[in-house]
Amino acid sequence: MQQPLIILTGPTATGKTKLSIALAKAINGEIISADSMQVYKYMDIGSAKVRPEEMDGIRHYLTDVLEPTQDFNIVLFQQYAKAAITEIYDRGKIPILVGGTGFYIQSVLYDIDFSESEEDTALRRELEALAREHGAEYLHTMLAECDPKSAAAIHANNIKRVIRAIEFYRQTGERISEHNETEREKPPAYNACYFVLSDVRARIYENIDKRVDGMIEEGLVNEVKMLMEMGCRRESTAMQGLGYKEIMDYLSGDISLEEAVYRIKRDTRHFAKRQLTWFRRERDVVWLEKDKFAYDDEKMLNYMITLLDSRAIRSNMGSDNAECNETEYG
RNA sequence: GCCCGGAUAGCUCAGUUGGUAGAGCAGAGGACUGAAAAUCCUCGUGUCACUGGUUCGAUUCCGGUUCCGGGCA
Repeated sequence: MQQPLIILTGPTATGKTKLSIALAKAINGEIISADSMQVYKYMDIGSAKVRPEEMDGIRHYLTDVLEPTQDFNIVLFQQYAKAAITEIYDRGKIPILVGGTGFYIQSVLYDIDFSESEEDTALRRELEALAREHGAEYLHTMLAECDPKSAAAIHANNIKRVIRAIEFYRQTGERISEHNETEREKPPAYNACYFVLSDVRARIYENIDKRVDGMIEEGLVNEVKMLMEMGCRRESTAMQGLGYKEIMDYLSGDISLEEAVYRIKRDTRHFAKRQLTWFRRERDVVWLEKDKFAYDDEKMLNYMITLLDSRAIRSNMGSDNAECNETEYG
């Protein structure tokens, strides 16, 4: 029997944080953040990070673990997440992977193999320069020569992905298209339940607008100012985050605050849409449409727990004892 | 009240030397396997304000009306 893993994701600003804590309390779980921005320290407001007082005693992993000047990527995430999962099992609890970064979730759920090739910054720079000088088509033709399948699948303008495919071939002598094919066929590595929390589109967008206004009120501008003083640059991985790059542009005088806020809202809406596209494509997901539960958190939580029990996600854990102890002697 | 501009896709506007029209943004759909809050792809019919006239034919020219700017009183 595979180990249990609960996934709770969904587009931004739907209420994952709150629901995840309620779920963790109900089933003796602990939370691993699957979020590319909440890993960073000091990025609290703009990443909508869980507040300590919200956690309600539930342990959170993979938030506040990196300096904002450090780089982060999916390989690191996967390593950290796997370590956290092991630790949670050791503590007799169930890991709940919570966050909006679909790719990160996939890397854990299917245990995607990233070991064959490393990122090569020098090569990337070189290829970027080639694209700048000779155009995107030039790079794309280079890819077509070593990996025609990838070239057919990746649009020439998607330079980032073209570069990665070339990099993979140069380092391993294999084609990334073939590697991806085999990885894609893998079954889940856990006895998992993949929840996607969602809502009607108009409401998601409304909540995004409200949340962004709230971030400005809470002092997002000062947060970004502080990060800049700490040495974050526009190119830093952490500063690719929504809300950060735009406020940085405002602080360096390129755009007005009004324009920055407009862009954050707009681009966050676009992001939510992309997230939905991702989750629609994932296999075996359980959609939690808030409107279908009449916006009743209790009702939704009960549904989730029933489903988890039916899939035996709780019963094979040592954690059952801990929970019984609590109810019997607590 | 008078004069000058406008009125075209949800928004900002372009255009049609008269043959019913197209960009950007918004919006929608999709891709994604070591940057993923990143990166990239696809999707544009709307009483061309209303109403008369000229014309084979008007969104386009002419008159009037309404509304919105700006100016003069």
